[in-house]
Amino acid sequence: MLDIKFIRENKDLIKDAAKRKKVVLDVDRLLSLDIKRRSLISEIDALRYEHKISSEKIITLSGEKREKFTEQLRDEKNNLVHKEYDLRAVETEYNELMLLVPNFLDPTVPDGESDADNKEIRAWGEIPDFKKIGGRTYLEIMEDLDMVDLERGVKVSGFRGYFLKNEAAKLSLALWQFCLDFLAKKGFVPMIAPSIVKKDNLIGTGWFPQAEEDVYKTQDETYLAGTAEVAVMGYHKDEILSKNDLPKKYVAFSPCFRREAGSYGKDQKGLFRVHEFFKIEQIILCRADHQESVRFHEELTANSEEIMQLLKIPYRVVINCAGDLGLGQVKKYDIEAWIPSEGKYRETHSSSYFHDFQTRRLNIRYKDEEEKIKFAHSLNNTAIATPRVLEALLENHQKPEGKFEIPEVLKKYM
RNA sequence: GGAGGGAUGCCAGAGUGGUCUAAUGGAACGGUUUGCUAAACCGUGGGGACCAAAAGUCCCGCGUGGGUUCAAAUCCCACUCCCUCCA
Repeated sequence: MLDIKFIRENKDLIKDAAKRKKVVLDVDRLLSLDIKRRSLISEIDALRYEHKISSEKIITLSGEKREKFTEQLRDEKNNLVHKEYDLRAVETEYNELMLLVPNFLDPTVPDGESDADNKEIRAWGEIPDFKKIGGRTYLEIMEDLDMVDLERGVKVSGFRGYFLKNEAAKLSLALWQFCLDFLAKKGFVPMIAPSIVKKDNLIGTGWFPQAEEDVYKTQDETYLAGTAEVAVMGYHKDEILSKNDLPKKYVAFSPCFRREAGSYGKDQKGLFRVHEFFKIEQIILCRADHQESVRFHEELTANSEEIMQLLKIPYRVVINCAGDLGLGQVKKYDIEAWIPSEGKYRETHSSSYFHDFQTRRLNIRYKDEEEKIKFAHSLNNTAIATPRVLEALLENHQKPEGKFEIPEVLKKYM
């Protein structure tokens, strides 16, 4: 959500952002509703005031005079109710449109249609010769060492189901612990966050209404979140933090659920795209300052890069093009791990900042140095996502003799 | 599963249809005073409309959402959460 005052004054910026992000939105319609809405509010406020004043007079009257005056008050009230009805209709449409207004883009964001147009900004690590290191896909390695059972996974869980077994189970736990420890040492508060969340958190983080079809709904009107970002952002909903509370840094573990609607053809076999996975997510709330957002965005990205480096997985960082950005994201970097069997990089991390887009929807504010109340800024980035990362980890660390070696940093956790 | 009681501002707590413009106390923040600290005194508190802005005026906010009424913290309905007791 953006400030309506900002939208009013930066109409063209919003139109441009909508166009580049491929969002269908009638900005002019929104602005005309805004004008109607405000004029009705003014009118209603004035009518309420008059009505209140006249209502108080009634106490001094009695008998027939009182009857007559009550009649008059009833008419006044009727008029007011009609106006309020009009306002409600205007506001319903206004609110719907407001949820579709995209955040503007950082000037460094390139144009583009999809993830194919994302631009590499740096790469790390030496790309191994796939044939020389063993030439086997992660599924071949895992099946050979009895680390995965996809058939029974599908039997039990349905399409995209899986069981991780033996070393894969241990490896997952080790990765989680390593990442949680690593970020806790950097001052992030470790959390285990709920995956079952109420709708307002999904609207608040900007997942709804846009990505509603990708989220599982329960029979209790709750939802299964696709990331801990949703719950952790909801953690401070409706709060006013003090200036000393910021920045808030959290590292949260949670199971994640995604319907993967609209991706039926993609990655059908394996662990890269599954309905149920586990993720450790970094979340930051900071002061409402662009420079600060940028600084923390780089920091979050650097943290994940450090994790990849310690795991010795070759990767590259791309800056996402406008068409690949969510409604609320001002700028996003993806970290893509090198997948030897596919001979290309694939996304394992996603690092974004939102300015006050999420906090405005979630009503997360703070008092600044001048005791002014402002919406905080928010950011998030993946720390590690399993089982997805296993693909890169196993393939890059395989040995010709059919084994694989785990990175040094994980050894103490296994 | 059943029966009661409750939810008021940052906290405690009064208010059961019309001067509630939500009393009072405490905390916090800002200010005055002060050599410094404490105390004392004054002020402030969330959202919104009008306004270039400030000032100011007004509207909304007593768990949430509806309703009754000229008028609702107060009455009615539904929901959420908390507490007590019974099984």
